[in-house]
Amino acid sequence: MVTMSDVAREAGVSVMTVSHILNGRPRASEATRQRVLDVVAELGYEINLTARGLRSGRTNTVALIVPSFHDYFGEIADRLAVLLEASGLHLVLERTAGTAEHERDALSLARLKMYDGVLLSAHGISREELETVSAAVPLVLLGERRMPDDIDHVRLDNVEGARLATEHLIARGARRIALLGGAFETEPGMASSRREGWEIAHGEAGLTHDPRLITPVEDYSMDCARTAMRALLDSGQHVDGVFAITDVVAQGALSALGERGLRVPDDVQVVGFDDLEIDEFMTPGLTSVNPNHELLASTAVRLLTERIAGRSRAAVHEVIPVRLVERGSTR
Amino acid sequence: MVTMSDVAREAGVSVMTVSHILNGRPRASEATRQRVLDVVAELGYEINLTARGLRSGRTNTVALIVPSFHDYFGEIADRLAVLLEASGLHLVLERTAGTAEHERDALSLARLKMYDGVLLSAHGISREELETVSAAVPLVLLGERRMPDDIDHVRLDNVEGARLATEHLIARGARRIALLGGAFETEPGMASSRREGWEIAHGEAGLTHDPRLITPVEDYSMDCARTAMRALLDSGQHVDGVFAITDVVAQGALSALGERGLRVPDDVQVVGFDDLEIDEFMTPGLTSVNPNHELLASTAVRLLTERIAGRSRAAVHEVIPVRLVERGSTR
DNA sequence: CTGTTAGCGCATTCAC
DNA sequence: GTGAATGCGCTAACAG
Repeated sequence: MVTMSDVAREAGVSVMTVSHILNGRPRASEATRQRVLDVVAELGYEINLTARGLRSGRTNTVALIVPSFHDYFGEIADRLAVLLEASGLHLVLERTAGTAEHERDALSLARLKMYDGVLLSAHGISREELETVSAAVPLVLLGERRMPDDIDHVRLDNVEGARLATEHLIARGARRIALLGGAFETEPGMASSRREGWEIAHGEAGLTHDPRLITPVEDYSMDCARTAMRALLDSGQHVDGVFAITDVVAQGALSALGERGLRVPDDVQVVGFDDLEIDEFMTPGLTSVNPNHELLASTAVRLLTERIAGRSRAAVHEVIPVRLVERGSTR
Repeated sequence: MVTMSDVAREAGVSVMTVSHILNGRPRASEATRQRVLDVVAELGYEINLTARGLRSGRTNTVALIVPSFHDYFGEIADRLAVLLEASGLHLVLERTAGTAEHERDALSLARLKMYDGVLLSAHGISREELETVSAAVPLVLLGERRMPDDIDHVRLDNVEGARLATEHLIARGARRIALLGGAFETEPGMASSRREGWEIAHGEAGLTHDPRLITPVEDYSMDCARTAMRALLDSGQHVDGVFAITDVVAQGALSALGERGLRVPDDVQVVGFDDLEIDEFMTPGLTSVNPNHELLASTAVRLLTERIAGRSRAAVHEVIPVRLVERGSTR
């Protein structure tokens, strides 16, 4: 392995001069600079980032930690990577879920400290653990759970998104609107926020919402959503609209509706949440709430880079506005 | 920051004893062990992985490098993470694409050397660069491109998958089967391998394939696929079957067919490739080639861990068998 | 079973 | 504009 001192010796300078030059510090003569760069190229020298990290205490790397790699975070991650690059930061993805016993491990402080900052979609983790992480490394939370007030946090305007979706269904004539993936729990989180929007829209329209139309879904997978939708249809409840708490859940609902021969939007209108790329390509297209990932990502990056820069300020809880995208699954 | 020597001092032992205990080396008395662990807990000590990495030359971390985070690699990544954990290795995701000018940067040797091994889905990178990477770090390639013979490589049996898909369409009565996303190029890659399977199936059935039904797609996105499918339908070619080179491309095709009022499978039958989760939930379900990600992942992990262990052997090119999953988009 | 020695490769500090 | 000394926090190798 060729090290910096190999380069220094070959170029006839000291190690420090090489270091200065490679780090772009502007205090080397052009001649020395060129000679050093030539030797670097000739020897194929690559800086050892581990050594630099140990010495400087910085890795120029940020981690995005998500429950699983194959959910909707991919799209956000792509945006984050581009934005972070502008600040000279590199993004890597880590996951927490999978083997449950290792969840703690993936979030071990030791590993997190390898990063200059962490973007975390917190799910199973406790508030105490979050506090510990936050004390150890610049941290910005993404997600809907109730979060400690003293940690930066970016989340969607779930209540408004759900309200828009439900309002739209009502405006298009739906009166029996199932809330698929809804929850009865009151702990502020995605499910209860979206339920709140569903209730508000009913109230604003002078309608009463029927709690029997709140249909929990075990884990927001297509499979569980389809099972839940089947059960709802079998229960004999009249349903002429579905607000699905995510687009994935909406896919499950559409599958169940198709099985029963119910037409969308003629018999049942459907709205989802996430505005996945595929929504536009389905037949009919899926009306959905666009989560404004662009703004979500840029806000998260701004907060995190501020923290990394050591700017001391009160924690910020940003709420990202959303909008409805109308397609053929509603009239 | 609390370091190992803080722990050692507090526990009244040497730094090495702490190191031994924390690394589970079985040569410490139970009393000492417990005392050290108590102090670790009390002080909230966390090992510095950067320092360990510098000293030991190992990071116990493997990178999966993909063009973009939001393609189909999410599912593979989840499987890889679980398998690697069994070998004490941690998986992180890196991406190459996005800002084109930084593609080389993301693949910089400096960064790759931070990992004990690399799983790479190579796309834009040249063979010379691959050789350079392979010389610097244990490397296993995932993907369809023609790869240097001396680097481990895992890929799907694309020819057979395409043959199965086309054979199935023919068996179900299709005679004018468009190859959507096909390519005329002869350089072995995904597109040409799948075209080969399409041709073979025609030959085996005693049919001749019509080159006018080979319909390139600009970038395998739904959008471009839909555009290409529209153009094909507009061209006046009679089409009663579509073999889409990926499920995403199939989504675009289905969208275009829907626009034209063509029914699936009555007017046109469709088969995709990838067996995405959503295929089962569409109406009708999408017949697709299952890519056996389970075996792909376990094979890649096996090859990589062998390389990391330093086992010297000739490079291996593994071809993963695939199978057809029949659903409603074919009769 | 425990400890000493000797760095890993680089960057901070400060002198010249 | 350049470089010598020093040590970041840890562990391999060896001693005892």
